[in-house]
Amino acid sequence: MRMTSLFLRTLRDDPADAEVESHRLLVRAGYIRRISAGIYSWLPLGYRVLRKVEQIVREEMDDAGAQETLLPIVQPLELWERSGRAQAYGPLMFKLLDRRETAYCLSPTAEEVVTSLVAQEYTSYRDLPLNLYQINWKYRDELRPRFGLLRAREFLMKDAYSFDVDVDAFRTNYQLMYDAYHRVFDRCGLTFRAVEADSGEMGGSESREFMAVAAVGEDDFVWCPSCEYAANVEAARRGGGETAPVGAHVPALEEVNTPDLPGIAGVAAHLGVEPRTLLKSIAFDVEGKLGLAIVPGDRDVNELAVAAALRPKPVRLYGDDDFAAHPELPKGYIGPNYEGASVVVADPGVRAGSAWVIGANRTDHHARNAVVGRDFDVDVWADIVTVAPGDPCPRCGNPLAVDRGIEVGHVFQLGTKYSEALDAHYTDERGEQHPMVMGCYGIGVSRVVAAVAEEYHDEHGLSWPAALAPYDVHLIAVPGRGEQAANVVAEADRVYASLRAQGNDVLYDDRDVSPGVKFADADLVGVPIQLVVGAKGVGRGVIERKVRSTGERDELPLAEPVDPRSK
RNA sequence: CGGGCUGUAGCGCAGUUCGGUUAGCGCGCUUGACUGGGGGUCAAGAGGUCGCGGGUUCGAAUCCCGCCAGCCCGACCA
Repeated sequence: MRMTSLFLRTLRDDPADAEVESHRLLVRAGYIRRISAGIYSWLPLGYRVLRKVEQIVREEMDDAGAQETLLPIVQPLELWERSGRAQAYGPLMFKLLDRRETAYCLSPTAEEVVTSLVAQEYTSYRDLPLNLYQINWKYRDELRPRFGLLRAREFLMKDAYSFDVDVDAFRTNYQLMYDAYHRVFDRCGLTFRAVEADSGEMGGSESREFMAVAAVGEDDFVWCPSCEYAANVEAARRGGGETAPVGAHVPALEEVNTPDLPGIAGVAAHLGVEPRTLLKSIAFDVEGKLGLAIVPGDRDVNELAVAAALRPKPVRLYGDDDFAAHPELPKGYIGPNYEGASVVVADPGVRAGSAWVIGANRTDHHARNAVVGRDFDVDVWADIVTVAPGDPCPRCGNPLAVDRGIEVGHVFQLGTKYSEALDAHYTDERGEQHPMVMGCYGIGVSRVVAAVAEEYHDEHGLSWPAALAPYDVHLIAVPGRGEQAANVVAEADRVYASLRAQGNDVLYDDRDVSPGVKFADADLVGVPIQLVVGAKGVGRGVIERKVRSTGERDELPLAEPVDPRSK
């Protein structure tokens, strides 16, 4: 492609609304443009990269036995009501009405559509297993779209859905996908970890998130430097055994005035003690009644762990509405001995301490010297703190590390939730009906583009891995002004044709601009190999080569054929 | 949805406090000359519903009201 005709305008200034590198550089280098909050146009360069990712995903899905389909983006809301998800997904959905006022939504995902499709076609155990996928635009009206492509409202996603006769058969499909995902992200050049994710009501351990390691990620995950353990913080648990109560004699509970100090840090500072000597009491709704979760003041409560501890009772953290509905609750000053609590769940860390500072159950007051079993009781002991760096690994006991990641993929078991709701049943050998066991597998294709840009850039611009680069080679003509100029252009044209004849995708900077502009743009755009046909080199019969990622420069003979990748 | 900030040329911004003639600057764009190996120099240009609507006023980018959009923080750690 000749840059004189490429639809590209690079920007010298950073866009004002970009706060992460991938967003900043993809806009500056002319890959994407914002059209609305979380909605982007893909310019020619960007679209080429997107299609590279798409193709890698497609190849690996096909290899793993999945079949590509294309499902509708506009979906009847009625289908979502049948699955019961219209409510659950509710505000996240873009909704629309047709001329007859029938409600539709723009697909945020496609379980309903694909399940009802399969239900219509397949009815026998002989038909299974089956794995269908599509690469298609998804729409989620995010609370807060941000970080460019990383949290967009319109995004390209590969979603696959497997159908099996039972859980054992499902595991085979699942494993194929799991392995394929590793290959996809390896080929994209991402540094990633497959981490255990919360599998919620579904149970089982067949749920993994693929996290591209990145400081700008929105998810924390823990991993063990000593073994293979890795998990989203929501799903992570600490290792370590029971902690014995500390038997020291503690003076009686004593109330203290802590005016206008509803926070742990403020109370600790006011009393001149460490936050870890306080107890946090977090209010939950447990089947319509108040439940309390108790952890040391320097730790956070893991809501999902609380839910797991009290399962099957439904558990929901109190929000502003709940507190508004219960004005009698001394928010910020609740202690573990609060009378209205129907159940108290505490972390073992609470047993390891004594003489806690707790909320005194009335506004502006705390109490010191609280002791488990004397001043308050615990109904359920469970690991409910959010895992923090240095906590023992649940597998090997060594200290865990915590990193941030961008969730680029997710594989998990759906069970029979959708097959039952949408009548995807099959008949077995004995003529009995069973719901199909499903799995679903997502890859954020457009998000991968951003994640790779996050990992592959420097102060001069993007620097794509070869597999994703919009072009293989960036050819730059630097003809100068002398008598040789026409000859240099002719040589550059010839090299351009030759490179293309060898099957290279070539971006050819044939513009009449100063060399500095060309070099700066080449670094910004980030094609892996830059070749310069210039007045200097042509005179000596050479082409200059620069490797974008390392900055290494060398020279190649101008004689045909030019091999841009030669050692 | 709550709090804060911001909307002025394609992009990045000044001007708004304290209303006043023709609304500026840099980049980018056009034309010309020079330059020609890391965003070069000079000159001349084009490009604006000052987010939208209403109001106050002799006069509004500037003040007031309403709306819209964007960004940041928060929306579970009490």
